[in-house]
Amino acid sequence: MDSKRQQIIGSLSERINSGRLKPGERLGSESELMAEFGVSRMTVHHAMRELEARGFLERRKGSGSYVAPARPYVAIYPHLDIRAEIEAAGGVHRARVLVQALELAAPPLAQGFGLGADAPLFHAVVLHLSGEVPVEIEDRWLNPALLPECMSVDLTRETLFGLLMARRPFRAGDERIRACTASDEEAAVLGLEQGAVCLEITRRTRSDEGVVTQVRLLRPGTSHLEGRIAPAARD
Amino acid sequence: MDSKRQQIIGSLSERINSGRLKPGERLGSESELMAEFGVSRMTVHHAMRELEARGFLERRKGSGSYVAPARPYVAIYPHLDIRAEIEAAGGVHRARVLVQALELAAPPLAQGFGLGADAPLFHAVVLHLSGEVPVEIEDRWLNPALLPECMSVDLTRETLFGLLMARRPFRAGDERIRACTASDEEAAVLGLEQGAVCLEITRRTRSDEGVVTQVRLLRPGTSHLEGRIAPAARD
DNA sequence: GATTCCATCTTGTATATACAGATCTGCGAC
DNA sequence: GTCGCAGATCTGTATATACAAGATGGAATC
Repeated sequence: MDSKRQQIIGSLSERINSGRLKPGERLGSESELMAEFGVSRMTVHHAMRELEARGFLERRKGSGSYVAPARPYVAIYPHLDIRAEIEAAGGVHRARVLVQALELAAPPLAQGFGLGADAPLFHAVVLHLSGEVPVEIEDRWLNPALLPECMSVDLTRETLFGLLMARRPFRAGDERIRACTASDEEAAVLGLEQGAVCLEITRRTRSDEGVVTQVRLLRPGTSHLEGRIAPAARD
Repeated sequence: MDSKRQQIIGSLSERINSGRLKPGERLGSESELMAEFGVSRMTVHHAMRELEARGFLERRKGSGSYVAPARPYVAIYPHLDIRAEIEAAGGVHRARVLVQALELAAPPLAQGFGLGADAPLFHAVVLHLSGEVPVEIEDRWLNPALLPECMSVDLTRETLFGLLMARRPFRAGDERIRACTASDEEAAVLGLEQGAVCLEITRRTRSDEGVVTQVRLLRPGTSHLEGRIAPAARD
């Protein structure tokens, strides 16, 4: 037996999902619904608050409750640790460290990190393989303050992604996907023929203090990304 | 001046975000927090309920409230109407309809739509242009029951995406992105040279009754997708 | 020592009351 | 007709109370 609150939530959300209540339409007031469902106002109030939090309703003090406008759809792609991704596919993760250094970055890059032009950034280029098969080139810049042990980490045993996840000092970021052709050097590293088609993913993650890390992932065009589609969340 | 509830929410979420309270750790009971913040139990209760809904806490009846495990990050790509996308970039949307027909689809395709092998599917192939510049080939299959007017729609004036959004009869779906080379025919339509690099997006959206629509979008490799990164939502 | 049972602690639900604050409506003055 | 104000309506917040029901730990029992 559902609680009264759950019954109200179920009843109202069903009316919205079925289209009987349309976006923008006004629901009855808490007092009216209180009479309709035979419960106290606070019970209606809590039910509607929850529906508001879930994105079904918009409530305006002094005015009433309205069905929220339909939300656009989005595609959601999980950020997986390349190590876990390879192991989930039945492979064995291996890595070759091509670069692991503290470098003075070009001014625009350093600026994004909120650091002076003379502050070194941590730079790593790692080739990830499933067994002997190249899967991805990871080219990452990182604020060394966030990962003090960055120069002593054995990147063949731990991924920077995994280490950063454990710290998770960022709130938001942006990502960009495009198709491109590998440079000769990249093709050689990935074991592809010259000019092969690749998928390039560029991520930049930010905290309140500035950019945390910036990474360019290059995968052979034969690989693909899989995501799911869902209505956009609120906020 | 924030409400007491907001103060409690802010205080507790700050402790979690800063790492002073770690995932799995138990918070004080409602009674303890009630004393700490100098408010009634119900005020604490409502604040913690909201933190639970937002994914900060897990609450267990009879046991207590615990900091929720850290959520993985995801990249979120909005589904935009190609028309709006082109106009937002300052272009003028134009479309060339290459196919607009009811066709008997191959069995695996028809099966996915929950229709018999002898039931026709609506098939459309539309080239979208910004002015004179090809932007995207849209190759879509659609259950005609969901868009009865599909054969009479002027696809140069309306997009199938827009029409489906107005109906929005689906709850979920999946999407796949990969890099590929255009076929000779596709390259000709998109005005690219043979074997040009392209970005291919395949979407399949489902309702309770089965597949609603399936679409393959092909864009020149020079274009890219832009998304944002955020912690995964609950559910 | 292992098990059972109970007292206690914890969160969940429902209700009533009181007041605050935003919004809306209609009436009256001009 | 227009403007402004007063009152009614509606949601927001805070509190107190009461009881339900899951979880836990320790004492009593076997």
